[in-house]
Amino acid sequence: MGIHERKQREKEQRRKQIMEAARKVFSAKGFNKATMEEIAGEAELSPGTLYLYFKNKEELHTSLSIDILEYITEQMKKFIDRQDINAEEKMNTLKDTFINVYEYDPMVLINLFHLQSGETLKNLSPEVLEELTETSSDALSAITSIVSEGIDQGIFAAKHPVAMADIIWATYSGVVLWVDSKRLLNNEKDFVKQTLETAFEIMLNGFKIK
Amino acid sequence: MGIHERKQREKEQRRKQIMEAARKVFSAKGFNKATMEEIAGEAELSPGTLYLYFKNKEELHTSLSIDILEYITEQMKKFIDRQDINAEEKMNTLKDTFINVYEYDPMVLINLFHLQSGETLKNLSPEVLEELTETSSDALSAITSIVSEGIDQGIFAAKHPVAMADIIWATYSGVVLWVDSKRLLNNEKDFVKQTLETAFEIMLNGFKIK
DNA sequence: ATTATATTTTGAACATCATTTATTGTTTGA
DNA sequence: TCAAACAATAAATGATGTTCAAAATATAAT
Repeated sequence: MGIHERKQREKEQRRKQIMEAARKVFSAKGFNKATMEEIAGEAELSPGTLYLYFKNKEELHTSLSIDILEYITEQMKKFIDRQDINAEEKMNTLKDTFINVYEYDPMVLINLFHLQSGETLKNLSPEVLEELTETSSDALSAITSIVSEGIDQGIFAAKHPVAMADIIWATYSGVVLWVDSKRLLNNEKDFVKQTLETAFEIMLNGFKIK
Repeated sequence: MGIHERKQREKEQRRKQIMEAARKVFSAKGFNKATMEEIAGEAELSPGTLYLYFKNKEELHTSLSIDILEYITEQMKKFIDRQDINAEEKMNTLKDTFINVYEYDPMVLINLFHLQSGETLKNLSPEVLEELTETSSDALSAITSIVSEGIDQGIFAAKHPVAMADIIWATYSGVVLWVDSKRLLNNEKDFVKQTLETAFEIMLNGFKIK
C-alpha cells in the first residue's frame, strides 16, 4: 500500500530537483539565455525527462515564480492579522518583506515580474495558469487586507482598496525592474533597497488622511 | 553630389520601413513569438536584409523602444518649461501624457518596459546601448526637472529629486505591466488608465508638504 | 523465481528559428 | 561599356526547444 505513496513522493522530489536546477540556471542566465539542456545537466537528467514533469520551458519558469509568490504570501500572512500593530506599521513590515525577498534572490524576483507578460501566459497549461492566478490573487488579497484595515482605522483615505493594493504591488515590481535595469545601463551601484524605502514612504504619505 | 545624400536617405527609409514592420509584428506577437522571417515578410524583404540594418533581433526591438522613449520625452518637453502652470499641474499633464502613450500603442510600451531586463541589454552593440542610455537619461531628466521645480516652489517635500523621478517612472511601468497582466490572468477589462489616475493621485499627495 | 506489465528515463531525431555567407543583382563613376 | 561599389537575396549553418521510439528499471502475477 505504501509503494504508491512512495512513488508519488519520489515524483514530487524529482520535480523539486528539476526546479532547483532551473532556479540556478535561470538566475544566472535569464529566461532566454538559459537552455533546457543546461538545466537538465544541472539536474543530472536528460533533456527529455524535463518534459515529463513540465509541459515546456515557460511552464518550468512559471513554477519557480509561483513558488516565490507563495513564499511572499506566506511571509505576509505572518503579520497581517496581528492586533498589536496598526496598518501603517504593517505597511512598513510589508516593505521590509519586499526588500528581504529582493535581497534573498534578486534574479528570481526579477524573472517573476517579467513573467507578467502576455506572451508567456499564453503558453501555460490551464492547470498552471489556474495555479498562478490563484497564487497572485492570494498575494493581492493579503495586501488588500492591510489597506482595508488602514481605511477602517481611519488612517488611510477611503479609495478603492483593490486599486491601492495593485498600486503597491505595481510599485514594488516597477521599482525593482527599473532601478535594477538602470544599474545595468549606467554601471551604478544597487539602489533598489533605498528606492523602495523612499517609494513606500511617499506611498504611505499619499495614502494617509491629512 | 546629391547621390550620396539620396542613398543616405534611402538607407534611412529602409530602416524605418523595417522598424514599422517590426512594430506590427512585435505588437501582435511579443518579442519571443515574433520571427525575423515574419518581420521580413511584412517589410517585403528577405530575412538577411534585416541584418544589414540591425545587428540582431534584440537590437531591432530596442530601436523601437528608443523611438517611443524619444516620443515620450518630446511630449514632456512641450510643457516642462511652461511658466503658467505649477509643478502640481505639470505632474497631472505628465500623467495624461503617460496615459496617451499607453492608449496609442499598449504593446510597444509594454515591450519597452520588458526591455528593462539585463539579459537583453547584454546583446546590444555599444552604439545602440549608448543611444538607449542617452534616451532614458533624457526622459528621466525631464521628469526630474518637474520634481525639482516642485521642491523649489515649496510644494513638494525636499527628497532626492532623482529618486523621486525614478519612482514616477517605476510606478508608470509597474502599473502598466501589472494591471495589464492582471487583465490577462482574470479576463478583466482594462483598468490601466484608472489605476494610473489613482496612482498619480496618491503619489502627488505623497510628494506634497503637509 | 520467472515472466509479464507498467513506469520511468534516455538520447537521438525533428522542427523551428536566428544568424551567416556565398552569390546574384543593381547602381555609380570612369 | 565596363569595373568597382553597393544592396539584396536565398540557401546554408548552428543552436535549441520539443517529441518519440527504444531501453532501463521497477512492480505485479503466476
